[in-house]
Amino acid sequence: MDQSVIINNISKHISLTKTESDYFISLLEFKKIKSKQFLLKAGEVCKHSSFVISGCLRGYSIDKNGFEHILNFAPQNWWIGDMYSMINQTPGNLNIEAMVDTEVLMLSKINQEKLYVKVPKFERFFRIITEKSLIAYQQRLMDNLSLTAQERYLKFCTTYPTIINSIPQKQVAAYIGVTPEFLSKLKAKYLKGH
Amino acid sequence: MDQSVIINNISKHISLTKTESDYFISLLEFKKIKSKQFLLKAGEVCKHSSFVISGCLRGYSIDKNGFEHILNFAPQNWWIGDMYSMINQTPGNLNIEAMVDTEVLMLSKINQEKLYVKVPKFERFFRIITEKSLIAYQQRLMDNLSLTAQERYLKFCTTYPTIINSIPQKQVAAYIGVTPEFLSKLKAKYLKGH
DNA sequence: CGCGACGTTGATTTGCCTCAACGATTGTGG
DNA sequence: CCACAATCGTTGAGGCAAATCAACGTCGCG
Repeated sequence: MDQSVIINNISKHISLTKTESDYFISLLEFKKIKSKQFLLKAGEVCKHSSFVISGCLRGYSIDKNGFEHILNFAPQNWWIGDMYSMINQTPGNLNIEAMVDTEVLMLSKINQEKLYVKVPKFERFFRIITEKSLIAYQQRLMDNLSLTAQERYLKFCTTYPTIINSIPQKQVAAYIGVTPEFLSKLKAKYLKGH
Repeated sequence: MDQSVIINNISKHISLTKTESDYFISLLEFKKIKSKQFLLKAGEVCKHSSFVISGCLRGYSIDKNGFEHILNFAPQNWWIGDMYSMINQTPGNLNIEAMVDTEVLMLSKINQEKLYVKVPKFERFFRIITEKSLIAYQQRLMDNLSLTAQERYLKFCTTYPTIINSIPQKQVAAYIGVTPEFLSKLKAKYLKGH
């Protein structure tokens, strides 16, 4: 297993000495998740942030009518976790599930706090990626308020060209906020209009 | 003008020495904004994070059909800014406008970076409030995907009981994502059903 | 092979929008 | 302090985007 992936990723935002990166790596836990297995289930308390080494995860919750809504995808080099549950250390309602066989490096909340104390630079790192994540959610929220389903679908295609063809269409629907049937019709109509 | 408000607020998350808080305060710029005046306009580059001392701001953007969509409200003790524009130092599409006469303390991006260098604890502070903000947007996004307009309205009432009665109803509509007319009808129907 | 998950298509319904008209409220200048 | 305009909230008629429900074909996988 190759930890250089995660170090390269972090090095884009902060610079680490060998000692620091070794220490960081010593806090991580490696885990393999088979396709359709769960990293976290609704009702559990989230105790880890996870960095995807290979494969892809999805975070979703299930509403009172039994419908899934996808909060986020985590392909290679992305962090994922249930932030709400993590911060409050209280049960969340997010499911995190592997879409294909996936490998992650997990950083426990406890180790994360240790890390902040010992290498404060990591406060900076997580601040920066949290800010970027925040921007993405703000953007997506505004898109949901102002765009039609058609527009949101097209935007999804251009924003995530790599994953659009590797996931079931019904999960795209659960992400952009329409029923699978309607997305199917959208595509049909769009193709007709060339 | 009383800076203790902002220091009290920050002290909830990190502890500061007198020297540190004095330094922090020295980086702030005080500003009064009259009702309906702008702190930031779409197309401008956002150069400050602003902390509301008194009054209330709203952040919104205007879609291609001319409709306003409210991203956030910033009552007393809240931070506001155009995170997208701030991070990228590129023009944003957010308007930040005073809903009533408002007083803010502004921290410029430049001073914020200085602050991080001189008092790294502030990385922690902003990481924490960014995380909380992220959680709120995630929650709101999922609500928009899974709740009806009626439910979103009721949730808004319970989540923001203080501001619900102090703002025009059309702005509530622009926040929860319905037209003002429809919100009016929702309320009428709900009152009938007791 | 046969089952179950997925995608498609059609008929129907519904939640929400559009447009228009009309009071109520606010605020502003004379 | 009043008159007027502007903004806001309400109500109704009609329309459209998207959901619902159901049927059916297809594909990947055990």
